Amino acid sequence: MKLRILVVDDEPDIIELVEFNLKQAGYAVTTAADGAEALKKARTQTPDLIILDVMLPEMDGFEICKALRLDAATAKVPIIMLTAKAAEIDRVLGLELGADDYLTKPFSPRELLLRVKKILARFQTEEKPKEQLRFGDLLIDLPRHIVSWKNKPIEMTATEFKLITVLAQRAGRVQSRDQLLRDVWEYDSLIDTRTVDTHMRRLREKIGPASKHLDTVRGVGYRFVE
Amino acid sequence: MKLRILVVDDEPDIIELVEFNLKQAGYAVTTAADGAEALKKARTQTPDLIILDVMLPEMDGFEICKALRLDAATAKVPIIMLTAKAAEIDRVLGLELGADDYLTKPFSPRELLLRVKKILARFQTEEKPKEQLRFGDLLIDLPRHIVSWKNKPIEMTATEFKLITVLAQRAGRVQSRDQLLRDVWEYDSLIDTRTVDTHMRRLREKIGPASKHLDTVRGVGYRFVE
DNA sequence: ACCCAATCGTCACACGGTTGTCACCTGATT
DNA sequence: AATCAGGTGACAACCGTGTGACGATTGGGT
Repeated sequence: MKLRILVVDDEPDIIELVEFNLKQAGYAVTTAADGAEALKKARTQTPDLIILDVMLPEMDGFEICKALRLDAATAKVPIIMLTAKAAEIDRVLGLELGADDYLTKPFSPRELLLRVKKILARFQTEEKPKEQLRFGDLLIDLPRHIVSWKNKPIEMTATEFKLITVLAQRAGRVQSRDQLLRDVWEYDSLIDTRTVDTHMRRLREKIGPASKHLDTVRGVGYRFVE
Repeated sequence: MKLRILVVDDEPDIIELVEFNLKQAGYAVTTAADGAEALKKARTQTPDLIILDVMLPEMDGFEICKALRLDAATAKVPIIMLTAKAAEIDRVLGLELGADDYLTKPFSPRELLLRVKKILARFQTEEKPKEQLRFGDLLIDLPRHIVSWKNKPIEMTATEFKLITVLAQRAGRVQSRDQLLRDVWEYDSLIDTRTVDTHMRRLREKIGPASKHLDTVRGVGYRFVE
């Protein structure tokens, strides 16, 4: 049983590119060129995933997203948004909209497939990512955006929080600087890898004794140890 | 069953050189001199690998590469590109094109064969590499970047880790010093082959009793035994 | 509109570990 | 006995990481 994906975009080139790659990867793909068509197909076919361009004539991606969430039939279908502007990212991922991931144009087919697989895997297993990560006296609370050590909260910037979260979620596994740049900063960021070092330093300073969890693996990257 | 390789180049000299060496090595070789012929043969014969010159009359290698990727019949065939300019390498390996490897002219037959073997091996097996390798009391954990003996971790540098990993992944098969240089270090490294000896020594020192797994094959190279 | 503080990315520097190489030695092969 | 391949010890150069500092940007408060 193939997984169904609905692709919504008004540019035929993008549609073609995405459709080809997804079919290649074994998914059943349907497409829609505007908001009305998208909503109709989403309701009748209940796809397993929707890929939605932000820039659309008439009804834009944000509105479609909201409409999908309001309809019980489609409220739980994961959505990946395509956006041209990095500035829109916050809105896209915001709770108000509830998209599950996004891609900035231009994106490579490989990136697309990675996201699709990741999202589908999460929703297939039905296990949502943990809301809290606990390692001894260290507690990371994702929805509250709080890190605490022995029940005492630790002040920390957004970037630092994301960094420790990504590392902790993959506890034990070494993450290269490039991986961290991809996952903590923006996808395909042009940032110097040494920036990761600086943020690790600041993070270590702030969490004090808890920094024993943060290992440096020389020549490879960083690792969160339990 | 011989593996089929399609060689695309407009210079008869190159064709002859490559064809001779590949046939010598036991592959079935077909050739094409221009883009149209290449696409046709690729579609009808579905080779296991395509070797593609960048500089071609009419349709250049980049365009052929794209065209091959767009056709479902050939989209998954690995491609090695031949290029004269190092500056083109980025484009070749870029996601937009999706070549799997490259060779800069002039290249030695030995280099060519090594790349071909490597690429084919990767696509033949198609199975994802294991995350953990276990040999008795010896455990190599790739994502964690940890080697342990009787559950006791062994400190080791990045190069040493890569070395033991490469050897262990090909347990039983002898690896020449040249092969190890290629796979553990980078492509076409200018490093003395004796350097491998030094690293083997350091590796043996560190892993202590587990060094019984590391065989020296006199006159040939090294081998990991189970 | 302005200012100030916070945050972030980058750079230069320092230090210690890592690495490649050489010379020499040992044991095997001829 | 001579030769050759691989093991071993030593060493200098280099690389990777930690660290402090600085400028740019941002966002909030006045």
